[in-house]
Amino acid sequence: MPELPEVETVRAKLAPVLTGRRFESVTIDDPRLVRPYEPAEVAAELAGERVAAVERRGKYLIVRFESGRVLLIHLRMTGSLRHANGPPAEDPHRRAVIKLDNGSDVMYRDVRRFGTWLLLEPGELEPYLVRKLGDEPLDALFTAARLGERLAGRKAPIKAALLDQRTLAGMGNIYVDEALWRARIHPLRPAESIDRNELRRLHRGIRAALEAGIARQGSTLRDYALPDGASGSMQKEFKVYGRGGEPCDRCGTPIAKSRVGGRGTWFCPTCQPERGQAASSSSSRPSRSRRHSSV
DNA sequence: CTTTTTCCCTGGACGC
DNA sequence: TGCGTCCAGGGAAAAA
Repeated sequence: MPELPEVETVRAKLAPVLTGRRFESVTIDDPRLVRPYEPAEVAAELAGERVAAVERRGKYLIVRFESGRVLLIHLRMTGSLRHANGPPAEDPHRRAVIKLDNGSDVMYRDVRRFGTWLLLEPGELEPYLVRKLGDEPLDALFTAARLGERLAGRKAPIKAALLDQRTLAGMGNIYVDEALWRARIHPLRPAESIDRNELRRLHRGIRAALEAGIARQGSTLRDYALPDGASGSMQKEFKVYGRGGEPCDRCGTPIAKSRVGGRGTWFCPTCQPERGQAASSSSSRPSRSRRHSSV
């Protein structure tokens, strides 16, 4: 399931392939991809456009054309883009194909058909993204204090708040669980109850989890693949996601599995205590000493 | 405004 | 072997 690290990896691999190239022709096989627009019309509009840049914002892939138009791609759960020089392999899950002016093709495949392509006119992109997305977590202006502002007054579980793209852009179910483990924060903690020290840990945990994911070129569980077909390897580094019953890397306690906000949620019951309930609001004493005792 | 719920969509895992 | 059921989950939209 492509989250920020996966989309960033795709962007990095696709940028040199697409930049400067012209879309010779586009075929859209699945009408759902561009709904509510007509597939044939969108395909015709895309034909002839030349790529100026390939960028990313949150989980969106942004293909900027020299005309000022933008193709905004969201891979959702199972979308992927594949670049090939030969004739594209037959694939029952192919949803669209872009023929480039150098003879190569970019195929879009998507098993579950949740992904979307949206063609935007010049000037439409920025307001669209502002409406939907919060801070870019790896951007310099995303700080622990800024995170605190976004969480203030929110009673929802911290996990739900982090999954909300308007809080922070790009976190999904995997990296939220990983970040909360790194920050040693229970996924059900009310977002507004996260104190200063915890905010610092969470800020670092978010960045560390995402950066690890990018360094490993994302996590391949089933459908995600790089544009050349290679797999990411972040799934080998998961601390909690999908590891129910396995020992926590920090303390050895079996990882617990629950459901938060309708999502499968994994955490370490020892490292990520629920605490902080009604009683002791335990002011932010710098409990700097007495960290964890490894294993 | 915030939060919760439902729905979309397919295929793999599992029970019988 | 085959069928039914559950699960995976990002985000839009509607409900609360």
